[in-house]
Amino acid sequence: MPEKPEVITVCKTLEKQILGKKIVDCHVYWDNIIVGKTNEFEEKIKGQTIEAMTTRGKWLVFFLSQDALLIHLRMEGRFYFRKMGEERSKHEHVVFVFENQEEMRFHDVRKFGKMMLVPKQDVFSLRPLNELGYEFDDPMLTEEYLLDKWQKKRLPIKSVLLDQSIIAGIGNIYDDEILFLSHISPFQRANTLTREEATLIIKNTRIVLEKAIQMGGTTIKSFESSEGVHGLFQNELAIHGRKNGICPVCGNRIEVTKIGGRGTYYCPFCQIEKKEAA
DNA sequence: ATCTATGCCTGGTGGC
DNA sequence: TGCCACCAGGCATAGA
Repeated sequence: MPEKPEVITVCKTLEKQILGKKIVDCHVYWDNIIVGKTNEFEEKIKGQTIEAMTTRGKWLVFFLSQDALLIHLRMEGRFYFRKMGEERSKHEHVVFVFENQEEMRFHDVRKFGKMMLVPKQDVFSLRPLNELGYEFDDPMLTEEYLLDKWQKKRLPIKSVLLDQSIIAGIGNIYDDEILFLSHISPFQRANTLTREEATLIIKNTRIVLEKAIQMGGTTIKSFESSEGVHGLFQNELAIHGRKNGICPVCGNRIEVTKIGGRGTYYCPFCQIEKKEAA
């Protein structure tokens, strides 16, 4: 499940392969992946060259000649490169054809991925990118900002860290890691967090995501940045996914539960929930 | 305004 | 072995 580090890894990998290339044809085989009209998408993208790439939250942003192409990998989206004419697998739902007859194919078993075209000049000030909160490394991400956003939120901090309109780019895995490193219970309600805890969360978000980016992301069953390109951060995960594991800090059993419908790993000894003041 | 439930999807898993 | 119900999970949307 790609989160910010994985999306950055995909972006860097793709840049080497497609920057400067012209899309001469495009075929969509699953309508729901396209936000808007499929045939308009196919027609509009034809003839445009990929001039630059970046990320915003978990979105990939491709700057084309006229438009910006936004792609969200959601759970299992990835890209494969094939020669024109090679058989299309049943999970390849969008095909971009380049001039040299090479194809970039969007592969997505679950069909949860999304893509759309947005006017290039306004891409950051229009939906969906304008609804995103700060990036993890944005200096504007401060304690004051978080305390203000959290003040009205009675949901568990685990859920609130997944809110892309506050901090963009955190997903279920790094969420657990950040809270574990911060010694904060995932159940703790966001509006009860202190300034010191906000400081810790900011610090650990930066530590975890930066290290994961350095290591090319986390390869957990469904992620590879491109065919055969795997990240290494899974070896660094302290808590997430360690079913029946022990806490690397205190040696007690790691607990697995559900918060807001998401699988959550935490150490009940290191991450103690503080009771709300009466 | 905030929060919860539902739908989108399919491969993998566990029960029988 | 085969069949089947159930589940994960980011995010938009509808409803409470």
